[in-house]
Amino acid sequence: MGIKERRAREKEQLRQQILSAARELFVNEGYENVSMRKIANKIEYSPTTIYLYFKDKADLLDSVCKETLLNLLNTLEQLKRDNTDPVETLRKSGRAYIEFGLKYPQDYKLTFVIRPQFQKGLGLQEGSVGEKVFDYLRERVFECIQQKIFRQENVETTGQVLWSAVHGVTLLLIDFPDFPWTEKDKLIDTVIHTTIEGLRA
Amino acid sequence: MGIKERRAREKEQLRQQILSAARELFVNEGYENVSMRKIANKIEYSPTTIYLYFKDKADLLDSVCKETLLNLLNTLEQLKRDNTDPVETLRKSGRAYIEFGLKYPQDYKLTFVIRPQFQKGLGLQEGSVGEKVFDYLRERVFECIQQKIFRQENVETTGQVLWSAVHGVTLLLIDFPDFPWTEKDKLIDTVIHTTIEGLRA
DNA sequence: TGTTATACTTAACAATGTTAAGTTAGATTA
DNA sequence: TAATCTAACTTAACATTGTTAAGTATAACA
Repeated sequence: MGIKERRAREKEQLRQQILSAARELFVNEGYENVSMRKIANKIEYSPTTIYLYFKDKADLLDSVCKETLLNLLNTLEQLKRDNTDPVETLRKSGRAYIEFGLKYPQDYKLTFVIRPQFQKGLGLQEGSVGEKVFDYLRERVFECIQQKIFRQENVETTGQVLWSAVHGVTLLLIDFPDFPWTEKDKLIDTVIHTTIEGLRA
Repeated sequence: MGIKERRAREKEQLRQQILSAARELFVNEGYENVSMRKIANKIEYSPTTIYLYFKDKADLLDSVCKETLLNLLNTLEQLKRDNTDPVETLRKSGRAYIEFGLKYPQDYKLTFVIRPQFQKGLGLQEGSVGEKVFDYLRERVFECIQQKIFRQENVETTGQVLWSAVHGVTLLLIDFPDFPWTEKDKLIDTVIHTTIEGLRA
Protein backbone atom coordinates (compact mmCIF):
# COMPACT_ATOMS: atom_id res chain seq x y z
CA MET A 1 0.00 0.00 0.00
CA GLY A 2 2.95 2.32 -0.66
CA ILE A 3 1.20 4.06 -3.53
CA LYS A 4 -1.37 5.83 -1.45
CA GLU A 5 1.34 7.02 0.88
CA ARG A 6 3.49 8.32 -1.95
CA ARG A 7 0.49 10.19 -3.30
CA ALA A 8 -0.22 11.66 0.09
CA ARG A 9 3.41 12.69 0.37
CA GLU A 10 3.28 14.35 -3.03
CA LYS A 11 0.12 16.19 -2.06
CA GLU A 12 1.67 17.41 1.14
CA GLN A 13 4.69 18.54 -0.83
CA LEU A 14 2.62 20.67 -3.17
CA ARG A 15 0.70 22.05 -0.22
CA GLN A 16 3.95 23.18 1.32
CA GLN A 17 5.04 24.62 -2.00
CA ILE A 18 1.89 26.70 -2.20
CA LEU A 19 2.29 27.76 1.40
CA SER A 20 5.86 28.96 1.05
CA ALA A 21 5.11 30.74 -2.23
CA ALA A 22 2.20 32.48 -0.55
CA ARG A 23 4.28 33.43 2.49
CA GLU A 24 7.03 34.88 0.33
CA LEU A 25 4.59 36.94 -1.72
CA PHE A 26 2.50 38.04 1.27
CA VAL A 27 5.62 39.13 3.11
CA ASN A 28 7.19 40.96 0.19
CA GLU A 29 4.15 42.57 -1.38
CA GLY A 30 1.50 42.56 1.34
CA TYR A 31 -1.56 40.35 1.62
CA GLU A 32 -3.85 42.66 -0.32
CA ASN A 33 -1.46 43.02 -3.24
CA VAL A 34 -1.04 39.32 -3.80
CA SER A 35 -3.51 37.60 -6.08
CA MET A 36 -4.23 33.91 -6.28
CA ARG A 37 -2.99 34.06 -9.85
CA LYS A 38 0.33 35.47 -8.71
CA ILE A 39 0.81 32.60 -6.30
CA ALA A 40 -0.22 30.16 -9.00
CA ASN A 41 2.30 31.62 -11.42
CA LYS A 42 5.06 31.29 -8.90
CA ILE A 43 4.49 27.59 -8.39
CA GLU A 44 3.65 27.06 -12.09
CA TYR A 45 0.19 25.70 -11.54
CA SER A 46 -3.19 27.04 -12.53
CA PRO A 47 -4.90 29.33 -10.03
CA THR A 48 -7.70 26.89 -9.34
CA THR A 49 -5.29 24.23 -8.13
CA ILE A 50 -4.76 26.26 -4.97
CA TYR A 51 -8.41 25.78 -4.12
CA LEU A 52 -7.86 22.03 -4.01
CA TYR A 53 -5.51 22.58 -1.07
CA PHE A 54 -6.95 25.64 0.66
CA LYS A 55 -10.54 26.74 1.09
CA ASP A 56 -9.91 30.32 0.04
CA LYS A 57 -7.39 33.14 0.30
CA ALA A 58 -8.16 33.73 3.98
CA ASP A 59 -7.49 30.07 4.72
CA LEU A 60 -4.13 30.42 3.01
CA LEU A 61 -3.39 33.44 5.17
CA ASP A 62 -4.46 31.46 8.19
CA SER A 63 -2.01 28.66 7.46
CA VAL A 64 0.81 31.11 6.83
CA CYS A 65 0.09 32.77 10.18
CA LYS A 66 0.07 29.47 12.00
CA GLU A 67 3.60 28.87 10.77
CA THR A 68 4.62 32.32 11.92
CA LEU A 69 3.27 31.67 15.39
CA LEU A 70 5.16 28.39 15.52
CA ASN A 71 8.36 30.20 14.63
CA LEU A 72 7.71 32.77 17.32
CA LEU A 73 6.94 30.09 19.86
CA ASN A 74 10.17 28.26 19.03
CA THR A 75 12.18 31.45 19.34
CA LEU A 76 10.71 32.07 22.77
CA GLU A 77 10.96 28.50 24.05
CA GLN A 78 14.68 28.49 23.33
CA LEU A 79 15.15 31.36 25.78
CA LYS A 80 13.76 29.29 28.62
CA ARG A 81 16.68 26.84 28.40
CA ASP A 82 19.34 29.10 29.83
CA ASN A 83 17.10 30.10 32.70
CA THR A 84 18.74 32.71 34.86
CA ASP A 85 16.41 34.64 37.13
CA PRO A 86 12.77 34.99 36.05
CA VAL A 87 12.94 38.75 35.50
CA GLU A 88 15.90 38.39 33.22
CA THR A 89 14.12 35.67 31.25
CA LEU A 90 11.04 37.85 30.98
CA ARG A 91 13.12 40.77 29.81
CA LYS A 92 14.84 38.65 27.20
CA SER A 93 11.51 37.24 26.07
CA GLY A 94 10.11 40.70 25.58
CA ARG A 95 13.13 41.67 23.54
CA ALA A 96 12.90 38.50 21.46
CA TYR A 97 9.21 39.10 20.80
CA ILE A 98 9.75 42.63 19.58
CA GLU A 99 12.78 41.70 17.51
CA PHE A 100 10.84 38.87 15.93
CA GLY A 101 8.19 41.38 14.89
CA LEU A 102 10.77 43.74 13.47
CA LYS A 103 12.64 41.00 11.65
CA TYR A 104 9.50 39.78 9.92
CA PRO A 105 7.26 42.84 9.98
CA GLN A 106 4.86 41.62 7.34
CA ASP A 107 4.51 38.25 9.04
CA TYR A 108 3.86 40.00 12.31
CA LYS A 109 1.19 42.29 10.93
CA LEU A 110 -0.37 39.45 9.00
CA THR A 111 -0.67 37.41 12.16
CA PHE A 112 -1.59 40.01 14.75
CA VAL A 113 -3.47 42.63 12.78
CA ILE A 114 -4.60 41.45 9.36
CA ARG A 115 -5.70 37.94 10.24
CA PRO A 116 -7.99 38.91 13.13
CA GLN A 117 -9.72 41.21 10.67
CA PHE A 118 -10.35 38.46 8.14
CA GLN A 119 -10.96 35.60 10.57
CA LYS A 120 -13.15 37.22 13.15
CA GLY A 121 -13.32 35.50 16.49
CA LEU A 122 -10.70 32.92 15.63
CA GLY A 123 -7.86 35.10 16.81
CA LEU A 124 -6.65 32.97 19.67
CA GLN A 125 -8.86 29.93 20.09
CA GLU A 126 -8.31 27.14 22.53
CA GLY A 127 -5.40 24.82 21.84
CA SER A 128 -4.11 27.06 19.08
CA VAL A 129 -0.48 27.99 18.65
CA GLY A 130 -1.40 31.55 19.51
CA GLU A 131 -2.65 30.40 22.87
CA LYS A 132 0.57 28.50 23.46
CA VAL A 133 2.50 31.71 22.89
CA PHE A 134 0.41 33.45 25.51
CA ASP A 135 0.83 30.43 27.79
CA TYR A 136 4.57 30.95 27.54
CA LEU A 137 4.11 34.53 28.71
CA ARG A 138 1.83 33.36 31.52
CA GLU A 139 4.52 31.02 32.79
CA ARG A 140 7.19 33.73 32.77
CA VAL A 141 4.89 36.07 34.66
CA PHE A 142 3.89 33.38 37.13
CA GLU A 143 7.52 32.80 38.05
CA CYS A 144 7.99 36.49 38.77
CA ILE A 145 4.88 36.66 40.92
CA GLN A 146 5.75 33.47 42.76
CA GLN A 147 9.09 34.94 43.77
CA LYS A 148 7.30 38.06 45.05
CA ILE A 149 9.02 40.21 42.46
CA PHE A 150 5.81 41.58 41.01
CA ARG A 151 3.25 43.61 42.90
CA GLN A 152 0.06 42.20 41.57
CA GLU A 153 -0.86 38.58 42.11
CA ASN A 154 -3.07 38.44 39.01
CA VAL A 155 -1.14 36.53 36.32
CA GLU A 156 -3.64 37.32 33.58
CA THR A 157 -3.72 41.07 33.96
CA THR A 158 0.04 41.30 34.38
CA GLY A 159 0.61 39.26 31.25
CA GLN A 160 -1.83 41.37 29.29
CA VAL A 161 -0.08 44.55 30.36
CA LEU A 162 3.23 43.18 29.17
CA TRP A 163 1.77 42.02 25.90
CA SER A 164 0.24 45.46 25.34
CA ALA A 165 3.60 47.14 25.77
CA VAL A 166 5.59 44.91 23.43
CA HIS A 167 2.79 44.70 20.88
CA GLY A 168 2.43 48.47 20.88
CA VAL A 169 6.07 49.33 20.37
CA THR A 170 6.47 46.64 17.73
CA LEU A 171 3.60 47.92 15.64
CA LEU A 172 4.57 51.56 16.01
CA LEU A 173 8.10 50.86 14.85
CA ILE A 174 6.79 48.88 11.90
CA ASP A 175 4.02 51.24 10.85
CA PHE A 176 5.73 54.60 11.33
CA PRO A 177 9.29 54.06 10.15
CA ASP A 178 9.72 57.77 9.47
CA PHE A 179 8.70 58.94 12.93
CA PRO A 180 11.64 60.46 14.84
CA TRP A 181 12.00 57.53 17.20
CA THR A 182 14.54 57.40 19.94
CA GLU A 183 17.32 55.03 18.90
CA LYS A 184 15.56 51.72 18.39
CA ASP A 185 17.44 49.58 20.91
CA LYS A 186 17.15 52.20 23.59
CA LEU A 187 13.43 52.57 23.00
CA ILE A 188 12.84 48.83 23.18
CA ASP A 189 14.86 48.54 26.37
CA THR A 190 13.06 51.46 27.93
CA VAL A 191 9.63 50.04 27.10
CA ILE A 192 10.49 46.70 28.64
CA HIS A 193 12.30 48.19 31.62
CA THR A 194 9.53 50.68 32.35
CA THR A 195 6.81 48.06 32.23
CA ILE A 196 8.68 45.63 34.46
CA GLU A 197 9.55 48.37 36.96
CA GLY A 198 5.92 49.41 37.00
CA LEU A 199 4.89 45.88 37.88
CA ARG A 200 7.40 45.48 40.70
CA ALA A 201 6.26 44.85 44.25
CA MET B 1 -18.82 87.75 -7.79
CA GLY B 2 -21.23 85.69 -5.67
CA ILE B 3 -21.61 83.01 -8.31
CA LYS B 4 -18.10 81.67 -8.12
CA GLU B 5 -18.36 81.51 -4.37
CA ARG B 6 -21.66 79.71 -4.44
CA ARG B 7 -20.18 77.20 -6.85
CA ALA B 8 -17.18 76.72 -4.60
CA ARG B 9 -19.52 76.25 -1.66
CA GLU B 10 -21.51 73.65 -3.55
CA LYS B 11 -18.34 71.82 -4.51
CA GLU B 12 -17.16 71.79 -0.93
CA GLN B 13 -20.55 70.50 0.13
CA LEU B 14 -20.38 67.54 -2.21
CA ARG B 15 -16.81 66.87 -1.09
CA GLN B 16 -18.02 66.65 2.48
CA GLN B 17 -20.89 64.45 1.40
CA ILE B 18 -18.49 62.02 -0.24
CA LEU B 19 -16.25 62.13 2.78
CA SER B 20 -18.93 61.33 5.30
CA ALA B 21 -20.39 58.60 3.12
CA ALA B 22 -16.94 57.08 2.80
CA ARG B 23 -16.29 57.32 6.53
CA GLU B 24 -19.59 55.65 7.38
CA LEU B 25 -18.95 52.80 4.97
CA PHE B 26 -15.30 52.37 5.91
CA VAL B 27 -16.21 52.27 9.57
CA ASN B 28 -19.10 49.87 9.20
CA GLU B 29 -17.76 47.51 6.57
CA GLY B 30 -14.00 47.99 6.60
CA TYR B 31 -11.83 49.78 4.09
CA GLU B 32 -11.20 46.72 1.93
CA ASN B 33 -14.86 45.83 1.65
CA VAL B 34 -15.99 49.23 0.47
CA SER B 35 -15.95 49.86 -3.25
CA MET B 36 -15.98 53.23 -4.96
CA ARG B 37 -19.28 52.19 -6.51
CA LYS B 38 -20.74 51.58 -3.06
CA ILE B 39 -19.80 55.07 -1.97
CA ALA B 40 -21.15 56.47 -5.22
CA ASN B 41 -24.46 54.69 -4.73
CA LYS B 42 -24.80 56.08 -1.25
CA ILE B 43 -24.46 59.67 -2.40
CA GLU B 44 -26.42 59.00 -5.60
CA TYR B 45 -23.66 60.04 -8.01
CA SER B 46 -21.74 58.05 -10.56
CA PRO B 47 -18.55 56.39 -9.31
CA THR B 48 -16.31 58.56 -11.46
CA THR B 49 -17.55 61.73 -9.81
CA ILE B 50 -15.58 60.79 -6.71
CA TYR B 51 -12.40 61.04 -8.76
CA LEU B 52 -13.13 64.72 -9.41
CA TYR B 53 -12.79 65.32 -5.69
CA PHE B 54 -10.24 62.76 -4.59
CA LYS B 55 -7.21 61.40 -6.38
CA ASP B 56 -7.99 57.78 -5.59
CA LYS B 57 -9.30 55.50 -2.88
CA ALA B 58 -6.19 55.93 -0.74
CA ASP B 59 -6.60 59.69 -0.89
CA LEU B 60 -10.16 59.28 0.32
CA LEU B 61 -8.90 57.15 3.19
CA ASP B 62 -6.31 59.80 3.93
CA SER B 63 -8.93 62.52 4.23
CA VAL B 64 -11.12 60.38 6.45
CA CYS B 65 -8.15 59.72 8.72
CA LYS B 66 -7.29 63.39 8.97
CA GLU B 67 -10.77 64.01 10.32
CA THR B 68 -10.36 61.19 12.80
CA LEU B 69 -7.10 62.67 14.07
CA LEU B 70 -8.78 66.05 14.44
CA ASN B 71 -11.52 64.44 16.53
CA LEU B 72 -8.94 62.73 18.69
CA LEU B 73 -7.00 65.95 19.11
CA ASN B 74 -10.12 67.82 20.17
CA THR B 75 -11.01 65.12 22.67
CA LEU B 76 -7.57 65.37 24.21
CA GLU B 77 -7.31 69.17 24.17
CA GLN B 78 -10.51 69.39 26.18
CA LEU B 79 -8.88 67.46 29.01
CA LYS B 80 -6.23 70.12 29.39
CA ARG B 81 -8.79 72.69 30.48
CA ASP B 82 -9.52 71.28 33.90
CA ASN B 83 -5.85 70.92 34.67
CA THR B 84 -5.30 69.26 37.98
CA ASP B 85 -1.84 67.84 38.53
CA PRO B 86 0.18 66.76 35.48
CA VAL B 87 0.13 63.06 36.31
CA GLU B 88 -3.62 63.07 36.67
CA THR B 89 -3.94 64.86 33.32
CA LEU B 90 -1.62 62.34 31.70
CA ARG B 91 -3.58 59.48 33.17
CA LYS B 92 -6.84 60.93 31.92
CA SER B 93 -5.32 61.54 28.51
CA GLY B 94 -4.20 57.94 28.26
CA ARG B 95 -7.68 56.79 29.17
CA ALA B 96 -9.28 59.14 26.68
CA TYR B 97 -6.94 57.95 23.92
CA ILE B 98 -7.75 54.28 24.50
CA GLU B 99 -11.45 54.94 24.87
CA PHE B 100 -11.43 56.91 21.64
CA GLY B 101 -9.88 53.91 19.92
CA LEU B 102 -12.45 51.55 21.37
CA LYS B 103 -15.36 53.84 20.59
CA TYR B 104 -14.35 54.14 16.93
CA PRO B 105 -12.33 50.97 16.39
CA GLN B 106 -12.48 51.05 12.62
CA ASP B 107 -11.48 54.71 12.54
CA TYR B 108 -8.61 53.95 14.85
CA LYS B 109 -7.32 51.03 12.81
CA LEU B 110 -7.80 52.95 9.60
CA THR B 111 -5.70 55.80 10.93
CA PHE B 112 -2.99 54.02 12.85
CA VAL B 113 -2.63 50.73 11.04
CA ILE B 114 -4.23 50.67 7.61
CA ARG B 115 -3.24 54.14 6.42
CA PRO B 116 0.48 53.79 7.13
CA GLN B 117 0.37 50.69 4.97
CA PHE B 118 -1.19 52.49 2.03
CA GLN B 119 0.54 55.85 2.42
CA LYS B 120 4.07 54.79 3.17
CA GLY B 121 6.24 57.35 4.90
CA LEU B 122 3.43 59.86 5.28
CA GLY B 123 2.40 58.53 8.65
CA LEU B 124 3.19 61.55 10.75
CA GLN B 125 4.70 64.29 8.61
CA GLU B 126 5.62 67.73 9.82
CA GLY B 127 2.76 70.08 10.60
CA SER B 128 0.22 67.28 10.25
CA VAL B 129 -2.60 66.69 12.67
CA GLY B 130 -0.93 63.46 13.69
CA GLU B 131 2.10 65.39 14.80
CA LYS B 132 -0.10 67.74 16.80
CA VAL B 133 -1.52 64.77 18.66
CA PHE B 134 1.97 63.65 19.56
CA ASP B 135 2.84 67.23 20.50
CA TYR B 136 0.01 67.11 22.99
CA LEU B 137 1.54 64.01 24.54
CA ARG B 138 4.96 65.69 24.57
CA GLU B 139 3.56 68.62 26.56
CA ARG B 140 1.93 66.35 29.14
CA VAL B 141 5.13 64.41 29.56
CA PHE B 142 7.19 67.58 29.79
CA GLU B 143 5.10 68.83 32.68
CA CYS B 144 5.67 65.60 34.57
CA ILE B 145 9.40 65.72 33.99
CA GLN B 146 9.62 69.38 34.91
CA GLN B 147 8.04 68.65 38.27
CA LYS B 148 10.58 65.87 38.84
CA ILE B 149 7.84 63.28 38.86
CA PHE B 150 9.37 61.17 36.13
CA ARG B 151 12.75 59.52 36.34
CA GLN B 152 14.02 60.06 32.85
CA GLU B 153 14.67 63.53 31.53
CA ASN B 154 14.18 62.50 27.91
CA VAL B 155 10.74 63.74 26.80
CA GLU B 156 10.81 61.91 23.48
CA THR B 157 11.57 58.45 24.79
CA THR B 158 9.13 58.80 27.66
CA GLY B 159 6.39 59.88 25.30
CA GLN B 160 7.09 57.00 22.97
CA VAL B 161 6.90 54.51 25.81
CA LEU B 162 3.52 55.85 26.83
CA TRP B 163 2.29 55.79 23.26
CA SER B 164 3.42 52.18 22.89
CA ALA B 165 1.45 51.14 25.93
CA VAL B 166 -1.84 52.79 25.00
CA HIS B 167 -1.54 51.89 21.33
CA GLY B 168 -0.81 48.30 22.22
CA VAL B 169 -3.72 47.75 24.55
CA THR B 170 -6.11 49.57 22.23
CA LEU B 171 -5.26 47.38 19.27
CA LEU B 172 -5.28 44.17 21.25
CA LEU B 173 -8.73 44.90 22.63
CA ILE B 174 -9.98 45.75 19.14
CA ASP B 175 -8.38 42.87 17.27
CA PHE B 176 -8.92 40.04 19.73
CA PRO B 177 -12.39 40.64 21.15
CA ASP B 178 -12.71 36.96 22.08
CA PHE B 179 -9.51 36.76 24.09
CA PRO B 180 -10.20 36.21 27.81
CA TRP B 181 -9.23 39.73 28.81
CA THR B 182 -9.28 40.98 32.33
CA GLU B 183 -12.27 43.22 32.82
CA LYS B 184 -11.75 46.01 30.29
CA ASP B 185 -11.66 49.02 32.62
CA LYS B 186 -9.35 47.28 35.04
CA LEU B 187 -6.97 46.32 32.25
CA ILE B 188 -6.87 49.85 30.88
CA ASP B 189 -6.24 51.31 34.31
CA THR B 190 -3.53 48.78 35.03
CA VAL B 191 -1.75 49.48 31.74
CA ILE B 192 -1.72 53.22 32.39
CA HIS B 193 -0.89 52.88 36.06
CA THR B 194 1.94 50.42 35.43
CA THR B 195 3.54 52.55 32.76
CA ILE B 196 3.36 55.74 34.81
CA GLU B 197 4.74 53.97 37.89
CA GLY B 198 7.55 52.56 35.82
CA LEU B 199 8.46 56.06 34.67
CA ARG B 200 8.44 57.57 38.16
CA ALA B 201 11.58 59.09 39.61
C1' DT C 1 -7.99 -3.93 -21.41
C1' DG C 2 -11.66 -1.32 -19.76
C1' DT C 3 -13.36 1.36 -15.67
C1' DT C 4 -12.95 4.58 -12.10
C1' DA C 5 -11.10 8.00 -9.32
C1' DT C 6 -7.63 11.66 -8.70
C1' DA C 7 -5.28 15.81 -10.00
C1' DC C 8 -5.35 19.41 -12.57
C1' DT C 9 -6.96 23.02 -16.22
C1' DT C 10 -10.03 25.94 -19.11
C1' DA C 11 -13.47 29.15 -19.27
C1' DA C 12 -16.47 31.95 -17.15
C1' DC C 13 -18.78 34.84 -13.39
C1' DA C 14 -19.57 39.15 -11.07
C1' DA C 15 -17.10 42.76 -8.83
C1' DT C 16 -13.04 45.69 -8.24
C1' DG C 17 -10.20 50.49 -9.03
C1' DT C 18 -9.44 53.56 -12.55
C1' DT C 19 -9.32 56.14 -17.11
C1' DA C 20 -10.80 58.20 -21.61
C1' DA C 21 -14.28 59.96 -24.06
C1' DG C 22 -18.72 61.93 -24.24
C1' DT C 23 -22.80 64.79 -22.54
C1' DT C 24 -25.44 68.24 -20.34
C1' DA C 25 -26.31 72.15 -17.89
C1' DG C 26 -25.21 76.76 -16.33
C1' DA C 27 -22.40 81.01 -16.97
C1' DT C 28 -20.25 84.26 -20.07
C1' DT C 29 -19.93 87.00 -23.94
C1' DA C 30 -21.51 89.22 -28.26
C1' DT D 1 -31.56 87.24 -26.72
C1' DA D 2 -28.49 83.92 -29.11
C1' DA D 3 -23.99 81.70 -29.50
C1' DT D 4 -20.11 80.04 -27.16
C1' DC D 5 -17.66 78.13 -23.69
C1' DT D 6 -16.63 75.76 -19.52
C1' DA D 7 -17.36 73.25 -15.49
C1' DA D 8 -19.68 69.16 -13.51
C1' DC D 9 -21.06 64.92 -14.22
C1' DT D 10 -21.95 60.29 -16.72
C1' DT D 11 -21.32 56.29 -19.87
C1' DA D 12 -18.56 52.78 -21.37
C1' DA D 13 -14.63 50.35 -21.17
C1' DC D 14 -10.01 48.47 -19.35
C1' DA D 15 -7.47 45.03 -16.89
C1' DT D 16 -7.49 42.52 -12.69
C1' DT D 17 -9.57 40.42 -8.67
C1' DG D 18 -11.51 35.91 -5.89
C1' DT D 19 -14.04 32.03 -6.87
C1' DT D 20 -16.87 28.23 -9.14
C1' DA D 21 -18.62 24.84 -12.61
C1' DA D 22 -17.53 22.02 -16.05
C1' DG D 23 -14.19 19.55 -18.59
C1' DT D 24 -9.77 16.68 -19.43
C1' DA D 25 -6.00 13.78 -18.95
C1' DT D 26 -3.39 10.65 -16.30
C1' DA D 27 -2.58 7.15 -13.07
C1' DA D 28 -4.55 3.21 -10.29
C1' DC D 29 -7.40 -0.56 -10.05
C1' DA D 30 -10.46 -4.47 -11.66
